[in-house]
Amino acid sequence: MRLSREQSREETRRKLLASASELFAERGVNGTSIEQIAERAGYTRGAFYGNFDGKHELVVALLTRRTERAREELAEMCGRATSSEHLTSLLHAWHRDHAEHQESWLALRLELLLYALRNPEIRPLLAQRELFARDAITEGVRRELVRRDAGPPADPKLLSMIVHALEDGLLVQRLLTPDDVDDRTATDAVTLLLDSWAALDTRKKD
Amino acid sequence: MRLSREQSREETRRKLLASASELFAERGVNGTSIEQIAERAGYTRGAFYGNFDGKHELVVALLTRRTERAREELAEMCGRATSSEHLTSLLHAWHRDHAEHQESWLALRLELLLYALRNPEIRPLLAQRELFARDAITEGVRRELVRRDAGPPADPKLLSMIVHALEDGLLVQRLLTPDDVDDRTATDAVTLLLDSWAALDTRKKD
DNA sequence: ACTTTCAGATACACTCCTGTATCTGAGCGC
DNA sequence: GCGCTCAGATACAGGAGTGTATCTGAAAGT
Repeated sequence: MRLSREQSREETRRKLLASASELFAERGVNGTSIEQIAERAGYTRGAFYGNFDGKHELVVALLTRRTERAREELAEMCGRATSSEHLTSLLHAWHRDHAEHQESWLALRLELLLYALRNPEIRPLLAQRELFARDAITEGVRRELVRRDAGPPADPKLLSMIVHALEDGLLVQRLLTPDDVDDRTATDAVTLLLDSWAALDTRKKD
Repeated sequence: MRLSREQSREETRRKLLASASELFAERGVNGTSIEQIAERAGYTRGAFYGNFDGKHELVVALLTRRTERAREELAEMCGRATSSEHLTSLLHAWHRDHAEHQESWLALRLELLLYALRNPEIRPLLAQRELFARDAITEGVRRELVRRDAGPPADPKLLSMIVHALEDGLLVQRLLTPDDVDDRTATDAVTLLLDSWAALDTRKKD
């Protein structure tokens, strides 16, 4: 099967981006040369510079694609879920997918975070991804609280941000002390938060 | 005041380490050359190689020093605190100190995390620091729960790990969406967790 | 089928980094 | 004070990465 010219162009960009995310996870953004990226994708440096202005534009493209992908996946999950349990199980499956490649996934996340830390202009791009994740959590939490007859949370954005931060922080702790964190720890901790939040809401209503 | 030879040697290592941690935070471990480290410390590359075998040994030394420092500071705080409030306020002050240089502190932490991610043999060194931090939290939480007449927590290690993970995760969320996280968010979230934990313990006892 | 076009390859000139090998001069013992 | 020692400086050889300028060959258009 032959590819048309513009199909081929898209294909090249796609391969280069895939190769770059692998290498960024393995060796870091700064530790990866353009040559290595091109080589793993099956091209030469010339092809790279024909498709990207340089490493910076590549990172921005990578970030954009990741954000867009997360948006689609999460929105699709929220739409597909028929019940609270279904949605939470979907969200957990999503997390578990990441957990499979755990270390390299965490590595890429940290690399991109550091990149955003040093290039403030692209922070909104990364922040957007967090917001999508939090939104999905908001939806899951909302349904869960309703199921418990606890009513909708008082401040859903804040709660989902906290839940998200907790899950994220646990990934790091798991890397450093794997014995202290297992798959259940995250769900247990989140349940704990929800219990407390529900109680708080009840109290407020009184 | 003249320095003796071995004083001078220690001094040089100290300056190089300080210079390195600044530069690692600014540009990353991979993005910093030995020359830049030596230069900022006021030396040349020759001096660096006289004191360290290479970048790897430098990072290990840096990690060791940081861990040791955290241990001392935290232990000293636990010993000095006279009450639950005192200890929690001390712990918060400690965190606030970091928050002042926030971004560069977070950058260095993430850099070292990534370094440990790619060099598994040094993970225990970084993990040790986390354990010290968690221990301090354990102590604070224990006193707080006692003060509330809630009795000691059922699983203090787990709770402090969760609290620590939450605080850590909030730092990242704060970087990306500063408007959603302020100084109080962390304390509020932790209070929430403690409430819930205390309730859980009470329930277990019934 | 001849030409145009453009994706990707090749080649080059340049900068930066590394690690070692050698030099220098200030502290210290005698 | 004289010479030894060692911290730190200087010099060098080599490797790797960057970005651009130029080349090539296969689609696409007529």
